Amino acid sequence: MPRRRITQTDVAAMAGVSQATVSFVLNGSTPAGVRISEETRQRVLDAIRITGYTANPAAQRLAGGLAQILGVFTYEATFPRPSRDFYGPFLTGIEHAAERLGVDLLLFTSAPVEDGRRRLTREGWQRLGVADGCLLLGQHEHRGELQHLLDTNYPFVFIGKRGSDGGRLPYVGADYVSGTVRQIDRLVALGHRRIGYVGLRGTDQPTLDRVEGYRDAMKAHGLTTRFVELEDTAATAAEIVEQRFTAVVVAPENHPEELADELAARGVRVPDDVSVLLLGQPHHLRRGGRAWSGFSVPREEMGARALYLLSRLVADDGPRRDRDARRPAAVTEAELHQVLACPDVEGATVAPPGRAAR
Amino acid sequence: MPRRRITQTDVAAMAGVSQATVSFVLNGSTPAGVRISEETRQRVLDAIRITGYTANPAAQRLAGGLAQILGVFTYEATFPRPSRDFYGPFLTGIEHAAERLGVDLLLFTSAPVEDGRRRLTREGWQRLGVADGCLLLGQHEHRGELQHLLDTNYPFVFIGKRGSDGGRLPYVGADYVSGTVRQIDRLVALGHRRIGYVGLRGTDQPTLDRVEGYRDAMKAHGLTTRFVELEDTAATAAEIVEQRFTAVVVAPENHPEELADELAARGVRVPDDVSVLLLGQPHHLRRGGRAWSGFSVPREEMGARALYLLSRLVADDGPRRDRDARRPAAVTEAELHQVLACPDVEGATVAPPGRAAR
DNA sequence: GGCTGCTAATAATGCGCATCATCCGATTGA
DNA sequence: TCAATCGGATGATGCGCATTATTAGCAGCC
Repeated sequence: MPRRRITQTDVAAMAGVSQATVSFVLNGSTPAGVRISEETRQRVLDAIRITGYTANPAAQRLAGGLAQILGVFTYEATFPRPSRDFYGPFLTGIEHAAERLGVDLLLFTSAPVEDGRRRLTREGWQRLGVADGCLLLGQHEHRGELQHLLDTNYPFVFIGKRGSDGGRLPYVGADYVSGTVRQIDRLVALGHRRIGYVGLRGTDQPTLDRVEGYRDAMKAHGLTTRFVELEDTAATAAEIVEQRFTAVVVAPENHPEELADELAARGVRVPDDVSVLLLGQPHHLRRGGRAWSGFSVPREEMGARALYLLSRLVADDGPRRDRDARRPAAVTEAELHQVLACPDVEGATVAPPGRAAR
Repeated sequence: MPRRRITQTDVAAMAGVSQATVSFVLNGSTPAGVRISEETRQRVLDAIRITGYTANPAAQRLAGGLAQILGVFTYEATFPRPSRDFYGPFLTGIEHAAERLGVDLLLFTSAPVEDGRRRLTREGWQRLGVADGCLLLGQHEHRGELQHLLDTNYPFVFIGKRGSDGGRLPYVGADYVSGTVRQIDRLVALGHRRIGYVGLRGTDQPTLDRVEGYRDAMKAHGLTTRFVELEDTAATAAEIVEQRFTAVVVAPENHPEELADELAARGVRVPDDVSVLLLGQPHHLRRGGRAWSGFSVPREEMGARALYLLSRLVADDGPRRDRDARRPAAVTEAELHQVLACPDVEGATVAPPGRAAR
């Protein structure tokens, strides 16, 4: 058992070649017209196998190569709690993909946090360098920070659709629009007509997409759109009663459990009197919470797909690797902007309109 | 906005000094009798502030320094799901601590997985090198692998108490023993006498500690210990009925919800007929699951404390830093082996003995 | 025999940083 | 007055690797 790291030089000595030759063999080929005979190649490979050599990622990175390390930058601080249930699934998917890719993950927890959101400062940006590329995840909009990334040509992928500037930012998002459309269709098919949208106004992409889906679907069915955009849960419940909705679609960051409580307090039962469809998983879980109907955002899949994409980008424009044959095809435009379907969730909070509405 | 990384050389040029001087200023002092005048120091610091310089972790590491990166190695693959709920809280704590320490986290997801458990191979061990130190987490016992770590003097900390060989392995664990003792005390105080232990036999530390606590407490109260160690939940429920237990303490990896179902199927209600105390959080959550009484393992705190400890170890025996003044005190023996208290959980599955027992 | 053209490999260089050895000028000691 | 000492800082070196420039050997050809 060697105490010291095993280096390419060690391997080279064992194989009776130079360190450079080992490096060439490892990197699969010949940037500058260098050739290695098959025999030598084998000798080197054997030596590697015997010594159990593995590249030192730090050195690889320093020398301008790839370290098989991918970064994960989370805008919102993963704390306090509520968001943990939110990010968890993404990370699960990411981790899974990382495992399959044989890559390590670097979590940029060192970035400074200002009132709950991490900043990607110039300094932080320098630290990204250890990773071959980086996943960005979370709402956010610090224009300048992104510009920096684009300028430096550092490979990165957003998790979550990017509307503005989307053309230049690679992302893997969820299809909130058609997910929402389907919920409305579903309600209409059951006989609902007075369908409200419950959720705060916002300029974040998910909100924009949900509203768009709601608008489009209601219009397609010739129904009137009605929005309830109140901070207060009790007030929201009151408004729902007031408006005589038979069904509402609700943005998941609103506390659906509490909303149901407030409705119950007003003698309104879910789903008997009002159907409630959630546009995404509830952000705040509760013990004994109910099974919400609606759609779910495929967070794990998003995480995984994003990492795969990142990995491809890295391979593409990372250090100019072998121009030779079996190189994976370059990333296509379509791949750069993926939108994943949000599967419906059956749940138990949807039913045909109650008596009052008939 | 510079396209290229800003290096110490850039800073040096701006401050009118040599790169070495910059390095010295950054590392706080003088390994080899080198002194820097206060004036120069300030000039360098200013230049750093202006340029927004941040060290390249890869280079730091390669040159034998610290990169402010701490590794996390998880023995059990974080997948499939069940374990996700288990590791999640640890990671939450770790991440929180990392944030406070201003450190990045490296997840070693590249390690090969063999039937569900990650191996820490010689190759993998080499990859650890990018991080200044490493957290190990999960059951496991590959002696040789650990030996390697000890040999190389690489800083690491286990999450979870290590019994065997514990003297040499730094860890942060949970006090399962006294947690269990308290549960028995609690039951006895309520009037219970026939108290069973439900859980599979095992040689993992938590199991050993739970059993020890159970044994000690029962003995202290002059009661007879009775173990139910069956794989099958239905059989377990049957045995509980058969033995006429008025209360049981249950290891959390057993599916308590299903157990309750099976008991109900036999006309036994929890807690009316049988009190059930969980020795740790249930591993498998269920929607609408009940509030279990017992104790909880402070996983987040364990994660955080472990990272703090690791950070101290790194500072201690990491690259021989400044021997000068305000260096934090060396890690004490006591710190190397921490056992955290497991707070009681009130819950709703405990009550005085039912009619049958009186 | 000198030339080109080709294959197979090596030497040399630099990435950004920590550190060791060295150097220089100004005191101090004898 | 010259050596010894000390504060203050620089040059050189190497970490392990990727990559470029260069060399060595050899066949073919005028």
